[in-house]
Amino acid sequence: MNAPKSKTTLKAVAEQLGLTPTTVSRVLGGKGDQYRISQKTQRRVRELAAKLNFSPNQIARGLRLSKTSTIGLIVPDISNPYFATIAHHVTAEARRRGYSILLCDSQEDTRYEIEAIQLIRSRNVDGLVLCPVGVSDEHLAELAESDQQVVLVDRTYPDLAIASVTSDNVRGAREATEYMIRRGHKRIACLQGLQASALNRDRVLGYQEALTQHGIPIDEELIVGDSFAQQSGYVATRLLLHAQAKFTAILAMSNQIALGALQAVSEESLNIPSDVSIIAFDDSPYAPYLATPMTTVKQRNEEMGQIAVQLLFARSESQRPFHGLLLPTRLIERDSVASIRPEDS
Amino acid sequence: MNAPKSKTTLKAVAEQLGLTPTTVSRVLGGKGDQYRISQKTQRRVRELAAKLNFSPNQIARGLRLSKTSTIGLIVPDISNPYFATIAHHVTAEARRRGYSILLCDSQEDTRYEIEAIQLIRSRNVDGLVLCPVGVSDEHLAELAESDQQVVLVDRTYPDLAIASVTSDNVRGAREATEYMIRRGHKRIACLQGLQASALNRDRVLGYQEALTQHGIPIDEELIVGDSFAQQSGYVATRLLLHAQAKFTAILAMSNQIALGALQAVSEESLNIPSDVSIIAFDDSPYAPYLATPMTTVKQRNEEMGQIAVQLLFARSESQRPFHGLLLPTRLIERDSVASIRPEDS
DNA sequence: GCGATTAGGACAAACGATTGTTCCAGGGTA
DNA sequence: TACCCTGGAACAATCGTTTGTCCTAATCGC
Repeated sequence: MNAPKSKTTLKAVAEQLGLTPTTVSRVLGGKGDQYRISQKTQRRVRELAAKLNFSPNQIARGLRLSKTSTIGLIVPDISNPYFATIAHHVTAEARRRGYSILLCDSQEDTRYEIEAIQLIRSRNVDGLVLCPVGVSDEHLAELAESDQQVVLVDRTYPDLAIASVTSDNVRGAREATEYMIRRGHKRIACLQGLQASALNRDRVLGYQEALTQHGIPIDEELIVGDSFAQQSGYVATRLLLHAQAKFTAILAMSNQIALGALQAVSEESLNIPSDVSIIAFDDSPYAPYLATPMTTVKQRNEEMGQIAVQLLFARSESQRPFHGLLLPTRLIERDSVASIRPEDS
Repeated sequence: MNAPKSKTTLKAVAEQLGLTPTTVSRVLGGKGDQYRISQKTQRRVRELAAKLNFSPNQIARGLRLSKTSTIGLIVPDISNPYFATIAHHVTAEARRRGYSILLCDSQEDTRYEIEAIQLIRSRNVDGLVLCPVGVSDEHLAELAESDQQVVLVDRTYPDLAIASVTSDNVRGAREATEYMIRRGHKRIACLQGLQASALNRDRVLGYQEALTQHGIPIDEELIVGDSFAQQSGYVATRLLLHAQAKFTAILAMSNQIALGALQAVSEESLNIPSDVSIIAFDDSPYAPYLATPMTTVKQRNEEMGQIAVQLLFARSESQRPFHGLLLPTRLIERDSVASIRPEDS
């Protein structure tokens, strides 16, 4: 019932008390004593403000202070659990600090990403957490040169002076690949994501490093796919299954790709891991309950969101750009990788 | 390189041209002809604006127009795929109309939800899409009486004059229950969500209706749990398995609850569906690939997000409050429900 | 040649909050 | 009495846009 038809303004409160907005603002801003507003007046102001359920218009406040207490968040696809988890922790950490989140979903499209950046900047956000789509980086170079506070999450651009927090993708992929190699796999297919992205390059690099290190030749025909989406994993796996190239294992570079692979494997009535082994990037709450519980490379995406916001504040408080924070991954061992006899490979 | 250190303002553009902000504003606002600004001037303005990469300060604009082109979105948990999907479609539909999203995650806590509503309102959003936690509704009554445009998603409050879009939960639950009954199940456990919520009441009601309609007595001991979270499903299932009450099937009222049930069943080394059958609300991309592909009640949550935004605009354009839009659910039949002999029940 | 249009923009207020400065009255001091 | 100080609060500018109104030439009609 206290919800007013038209929002209470500072002026309205002041008029009802026979004061000016100045005085009311100072009292509510906690500067009453500093400006020698009498205790009696302060009490009256606070009481009426509470009664009218007054809360200052953040738009006007933002204009005056050029500070909006808002953080922009751009993700390629908020319905992807991976990004949703990051978003969850970004919002939580932001709220803890009294900040709100302006969310944009770039729909995995760089054009929308550029649009979103402009949109968000024209709203004068105090900081920006960006999970780039990862195809092009010209717009990011512009961003780096601007005065906008930015932290990149999930994908990093070594050439740009932008703070970032990502998984140690090279190592994650290498460990997963080595795990398979130790179990006797030599023909390991790599279902990669967007080829242009640094994220993908790192994971593929880790994969290749592991192979090379164990004296296994890299077969380009086993490196397939070109998107982090389910569709890509599906198509790549089906093509692979019908191609000459034989393989005993799959390393899927994202949860969605893994889902696509699962779909293809299931349609071909193959069995995991007896027919084909698999490890996927990104853990999922469903992973333990799959037909074959899936071994995964778990990223610390909860922390990523949180850390991203922390970096934003670290940067804005002291001018200490903190570059490329790398988070370790963890291999969660389940049952989707078979041990095979060396001669099988 | 056009990214300015300090944002270009309307005044700056005007000064460089020897004009006033008025003129520049009118030209860029498309009202040049209407106010008889010469074509030459209009061209000059547009050229410089483009060159300086000018875009109006949305904060100032919002203040002047008392319209922020922003929609508030409050969800209980953005990392839950169900809400993440809704959010995805809300943002997409909003973007299509030139609106941005201010996101809040209430963390399934009514206190945070109330905070979020205040926060969002103090930012003068033009509309609010709210997925309520569902415990209390006093704050929603206040909201209903205010001039704030609101659409409720996922949970509805029949007593309140607020537009909403939800699944036909009664029918969804009834159909799922009937499906099990047709397969010979009579002792069906109901893993409910938050008891206080209308959402849960509806689903439980549908469950009970189906039983009653088929002459099966309702056993209160089979209706367990009190949260939509995984933990609740887990605990409820374990307790149920160790209790006297025998049952052959489970109806889980959310994806998270189902996950908890899966966990419990797995820990008890039981088999789905031979030991226990299960149907879960909310479909998941993983559902087909589970140890036993799971039969689910699929909600049209993609459309929910989209429709929510559409309702918001329908309401704000013509004063036609559209009440309680109900979306049908669909039973996706997989393998998690066994047909049992009547005497087993 | 004189008033009336018209073209082309400028002026100034307003949105709501914040803040550096100023104003006023009363009390104490010299 | 003249002066200063201090408590208490008001004044007014400002953030960047938008918009109703007003101003000033030049042009037109007759």
